[in-house]
Amino acid sequence: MASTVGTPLYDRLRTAILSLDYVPGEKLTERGLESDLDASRTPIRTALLRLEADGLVRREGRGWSVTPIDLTEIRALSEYREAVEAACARLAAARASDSDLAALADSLNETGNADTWSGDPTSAHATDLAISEAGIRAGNDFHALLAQLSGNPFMADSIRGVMTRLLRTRWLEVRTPESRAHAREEHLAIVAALQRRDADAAAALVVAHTRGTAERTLAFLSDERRRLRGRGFAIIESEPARAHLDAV
Amino acid sequence: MASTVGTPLYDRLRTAILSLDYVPGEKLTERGLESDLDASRTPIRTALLRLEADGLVRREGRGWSVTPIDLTEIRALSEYREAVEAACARLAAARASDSDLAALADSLNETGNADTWSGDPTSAHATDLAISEAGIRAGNDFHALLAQLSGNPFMADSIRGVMTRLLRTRWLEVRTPESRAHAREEHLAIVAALQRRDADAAAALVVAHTRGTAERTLAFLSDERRRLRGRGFAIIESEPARAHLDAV
DNA sequence: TCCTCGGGTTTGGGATACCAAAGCGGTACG
DNA sequence: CGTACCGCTTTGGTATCCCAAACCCGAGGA
Repeated sequence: MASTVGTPLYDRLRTAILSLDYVPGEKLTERGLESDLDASRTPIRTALLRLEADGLVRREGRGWSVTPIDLTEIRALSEYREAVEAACARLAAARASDSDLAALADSLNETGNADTWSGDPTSAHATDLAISEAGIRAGNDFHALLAQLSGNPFMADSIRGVMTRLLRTRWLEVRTPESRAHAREEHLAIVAALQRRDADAAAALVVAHTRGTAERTLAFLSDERRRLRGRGFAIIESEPARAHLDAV
Repeated sequence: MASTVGTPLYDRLRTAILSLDYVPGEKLTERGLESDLDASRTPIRTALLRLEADGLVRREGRGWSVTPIDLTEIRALSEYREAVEAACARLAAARASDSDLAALADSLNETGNADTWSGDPTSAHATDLAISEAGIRAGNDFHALLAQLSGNPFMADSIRGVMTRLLRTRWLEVRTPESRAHAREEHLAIVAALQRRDADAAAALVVAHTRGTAERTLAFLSDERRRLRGRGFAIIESEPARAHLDAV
């Protein structure tokens, strides 16, 4: 489970954005949210400020908008994540206790059973959604936990931030049982390397996993861009940041 | 120069904290700041929220306080920075244009002359302060620029954040001309490696520089801890984060 | 002397009123 | 028919006001 405790309002708005109730690119007005969320502007404003720091919301001229899905941003995030998460893996290999690693492995076993679960046949769609959500959360939690095992709070925080920014794209992707199984295999391999205390292998596996995930996500989004746009999602590809000298 | 443009209030408060006008550990009240800064509580609150995200201010029970200097945090920051900045160096070696690197080198030459500058003899102390500040800013800017040359905005942001959190300790350190020259040498070596497009060397130099700086800073703070505490600075050493399973 | 309990004061959180400016639409003129 | 201008409406920014709870301090009792 995620950390939960911000203000209730922050959590509600955050969840709404992450679950795509507010569409990427959608414009928000403080006064609109006031009635949507049935709260006063003051707490809404603080929630927006925090969400801005999370990268889920941004200022658009005057006013606010839900951060659009940006292919360029996803590339940069993956690159960033690759560096940090590899370092996390190395540190975790050196620092995590055996019991921590066992717990990490266990968490994978739990979620691994979701697909073989015989759900309520009356609501196949709802079940699919539930499994999707469980899979998404499992992936998220795995990486957050791994980062935590680095013992470095800054690394853990930055991974949490990256995962947050990436989370919405997971909802868009079709998550087949095969892809879930694949992700789980890679996660298990990472844990195994950590348990062998093989830092190099763990780092390499993390990098491979990260890179593969990013590639699949980007490929999917490029393919489905048109369709998703039709559903109202702003999917953009901003100008890649060039190294420039002016204005540090 | 730093980015400058938040709200004027945010900038003022941020500067005041970074230049130790508000002492590490000091308690802040919104209503106190209201009169200090001659502004209303609303903008003060938004400034505090942003500063909280910057790690310069934290909630203390109810209420706010200036983040104390925490040796454990400095260690974690350095470890984090080492990973990110090494990655930045590799990327910069691959991506930065020759002219960008030349500009980076130039910025070092400019500031290198500060120590040989014949200042106004009437105010030696003010001159020392000015040189210190110039040196601090130079170091800060160098690393920020380097990170920027990675072409990855997330890396650049995280380095900016790390440098911000570390900035106050620089003010506490005695910066001798020798130490400034030493830092400059290492910066020059990094640029040289980048210009040779030698990613491995650049990364290694960055790591060495980062590690050395951290060690010197920590050694200094440990030594002077008592004295600095006497001046009212909260210098603490919090419990290192242990990898724990509960509450991701 | 130390601890406990209580009440007054301080403080952050939330709600609301006001303001200036940006955005939008309609109208009138070319 | 197109365009430019003007005024109204919307919206974020700011200033206060109110409230509940946390905090502080002192008095009283063990």
